[in-house]
Amino acid sequence: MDERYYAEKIEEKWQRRWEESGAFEVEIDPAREKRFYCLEMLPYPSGFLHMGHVRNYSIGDALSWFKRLQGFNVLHPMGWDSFGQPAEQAAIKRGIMPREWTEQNIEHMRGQFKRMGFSYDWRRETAAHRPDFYKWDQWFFLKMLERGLAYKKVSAVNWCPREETVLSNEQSSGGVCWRCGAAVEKRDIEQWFLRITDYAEQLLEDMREIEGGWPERVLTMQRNWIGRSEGAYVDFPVKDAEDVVRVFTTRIDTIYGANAVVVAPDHPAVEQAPMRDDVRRFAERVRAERAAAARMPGDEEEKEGVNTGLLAVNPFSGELIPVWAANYVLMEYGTGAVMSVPAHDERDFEFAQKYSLPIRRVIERVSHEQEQIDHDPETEDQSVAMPHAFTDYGILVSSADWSGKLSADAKREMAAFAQQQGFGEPATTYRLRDWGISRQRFWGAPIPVIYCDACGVVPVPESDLPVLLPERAEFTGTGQSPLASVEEFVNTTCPKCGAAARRETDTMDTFVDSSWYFFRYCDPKNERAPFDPERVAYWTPVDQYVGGVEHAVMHLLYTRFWTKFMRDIGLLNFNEPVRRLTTQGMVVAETFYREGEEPGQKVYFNPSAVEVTRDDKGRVASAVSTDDGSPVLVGPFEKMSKSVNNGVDPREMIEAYGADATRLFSLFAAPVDNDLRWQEAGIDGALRFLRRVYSTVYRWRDRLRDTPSDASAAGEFSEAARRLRHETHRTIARVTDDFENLRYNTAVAAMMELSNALGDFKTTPESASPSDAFAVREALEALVLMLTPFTPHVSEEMWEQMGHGPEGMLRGGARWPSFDEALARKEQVEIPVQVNGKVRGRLLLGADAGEDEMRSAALSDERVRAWTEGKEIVKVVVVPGRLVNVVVR
RNA sequence: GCCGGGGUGGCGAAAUGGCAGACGCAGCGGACUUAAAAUCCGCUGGCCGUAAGGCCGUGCGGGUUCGAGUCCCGCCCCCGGCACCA
Repeated sequence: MDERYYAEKIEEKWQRRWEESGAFEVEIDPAREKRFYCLEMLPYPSGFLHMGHVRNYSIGDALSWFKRLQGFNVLHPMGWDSFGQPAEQAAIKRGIMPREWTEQNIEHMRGQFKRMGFSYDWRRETAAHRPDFYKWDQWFFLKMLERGLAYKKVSAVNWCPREETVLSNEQSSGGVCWRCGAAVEKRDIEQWFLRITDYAEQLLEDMREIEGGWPERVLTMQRNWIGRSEGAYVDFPVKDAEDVVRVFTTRIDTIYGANAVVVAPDHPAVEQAPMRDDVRRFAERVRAERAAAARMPGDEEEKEGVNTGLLAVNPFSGELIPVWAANYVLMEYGTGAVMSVPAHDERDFEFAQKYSLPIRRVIERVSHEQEQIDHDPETEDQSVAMPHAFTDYGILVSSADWSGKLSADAKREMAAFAQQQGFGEPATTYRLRDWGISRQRFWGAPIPVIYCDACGVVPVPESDLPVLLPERAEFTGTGQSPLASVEEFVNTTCPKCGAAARRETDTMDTFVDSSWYFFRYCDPKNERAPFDPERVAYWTPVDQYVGGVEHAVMHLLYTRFWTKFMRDIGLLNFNEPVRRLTTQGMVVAETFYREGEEPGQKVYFNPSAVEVTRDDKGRVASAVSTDDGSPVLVGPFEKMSKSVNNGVDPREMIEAYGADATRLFSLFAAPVDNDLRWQEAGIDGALRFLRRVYSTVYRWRDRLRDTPSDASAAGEFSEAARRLRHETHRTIARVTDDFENLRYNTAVAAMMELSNALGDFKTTPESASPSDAFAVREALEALVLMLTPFTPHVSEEMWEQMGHGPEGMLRGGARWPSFDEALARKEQVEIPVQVNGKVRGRLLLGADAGEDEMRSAALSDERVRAWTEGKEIVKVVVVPGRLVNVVVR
């Protein structure tokens, strides 16, 4: 053991040993009941590890070590989300084939993962782009096709003009591409969809099972995204036509106030309308304006509409009302038609005002005392009396026999009535759309169907899977998918009739791969099925999943859907794939820039190319380029990224500080779910701490080897030794609890406190009594073991130096330290004494002192008498072990 | 607008209703050193005070309680999601 802490040397040594001994390789072990599946979201193999990865995987790795040391059989795998755009971009720019580029990147990144010392069972590695994996994407697709869950239709899809491909609703949220940020266009394209909407209700319902285990904000996002809305359909017959216009409403109780039916400009009912030409021109204009404006989210168009000339019959009242087409009704939601009730809906109110349509109030506030009736119920048009819509629930008025009922009751009863009369029904709608998975790209799993002139759409037989991607294609970056121009791929024969046929050339969204990859880790080599259900039953559901919050809706919704589907085809027997989810915050760093030539343009500097001096408040005093000494401006903290050039290369950190210190800092600097501000100075502190522990072990190692491991053999403990032992056991209790709850920052803080306590224990190895040496040994062993999940290399090294074998902690049977409840409690405690809730002083008492003992100790203390200044004592509040509060008048 | 999460020193952050600011960063002072680095020791919320000590302090205003950063009510602000969703 070197006196100095050489991170690189230690890390290299233990990485080699782990590799040689297969330290993290696991198998199903029925004898061990306790198993744990620790999973982190798999990376896209861009080729380079960034700080976000380091943080994400350090969080998961720490938990996997913790559970291993606790004796769990821990599955901790890693793989590659290796299909997707960048590989094709590389092909276009540099002429390298996607497969080659991807494999090189994986090779390189795996090396970086190993250099970080992450404890994966690499034998289980999977990669989406390998045929033995994507074969099962295709297999799942066929299963969905069989069950009618996959279907093809022409629809207006979200199209990213920059990447020339379709995006799903989830991927174009906010009107921009999730990957490149380009404004999304609408295009009519025929594509494949998966019926995730069939599972909308379950996706909501099953959230109960994971509540508490998943962050509230993720569940909220999913709830918002699914957007369940309960109400009713009502059919409005169109006068002089066979047709009805079906509307969806959540407020059927307001139907007597309907002044019109309003449909989307592209609603089919418009076809027969007398004024259809007007409506078509209007629809055209709306479409053009929307395309031109590239609407930002939150922007509302001014409400506009045209009368279609149709008349509809209110099925409840028999009243004839006009049918309008308006831009504020969306074809994509509900039925594309609404009943307009201006008195009780803000939007209808606005519309009615603009076009002077009648406004009729049919709901009153229940408590009349609070509000005077502000209109004359006899007149029809009360728009003057209503400054805005009344949208609350209330009591029905002017609603024939329904008058006098409460909104909540009326909603239920009127929907039931409509159903009974055959002109409607109770209904629930969702905002969630089916998942469009077709991508006009090369680098994805080919959708396994064949188009035959005679037989139509023919699924590829299971026995022909996988449909392999061709090795080569032309990547021009323009026109259609590169796959479509590979003749050998496209041209095939029909599996049904044998005639010449063409393959589907669209590939699947890469989110298909990530929907089920973690089940494959359980049985990665299976050639006959995506996985063996029994193996999956042993390992899954995932106990802990760690990843970025940016996947709250996309990946995490899709994988929940996929899990339910796998359950329905008998592969699984549970509803939810992940018991506990943690979404870690981003790694952010200061930005540095100089104003560029163009106004508003900025030239960003990497932090490593900027020399910063700070004032005594830590603010930046000056920043200059290390290149030429020219001044540089300081921008806000932003997520580390290429676009603002504020990324810190983990390799530089590993070189300068070692993997252990880098990992330790990334876990200590902030709670896992907060953003982490990367500051070089912080990592110094982590390294200092490690060096202190290391040098303590170094100084004590010879002495510790011949120190008994049994407390009873150590003899009488000094006061200082007793204090140290208390600190040790208290720390174990705290750290164990912190690990269970992924509070790594406080776990590290607690260990630093123990290390400080060791520093305060002044005994030297030479002069230490057997009992002193025992107390040090106990503290150091606990410290080293508890540090292992954060700093595995140096911990292993210290463990070995403390007299354990070279086989490493796991092989050597090292276990997470346990604590003694009694030792964790102090023998004597300082009890704060309050007078009227304000702390005046402290009382030294036995930790086990009871309520009466504490009270009498306080009252007999003469200082207390002085503090109360002879005032009358009203009562004495005593919290055993915590405080005494003397209440005086 | 609706839903969710927050607001504590110069900074990152701690605090089962019970000593606010643990731990760390930055800063200041000291030891060691020819010197620097490294290391070690001490100080470090604000105000008053030489000191002992005192007063104030967890976004704002109320409340509950012997006692509130924490619980309740009403606001303000920030972050995230959804949003002409009928």
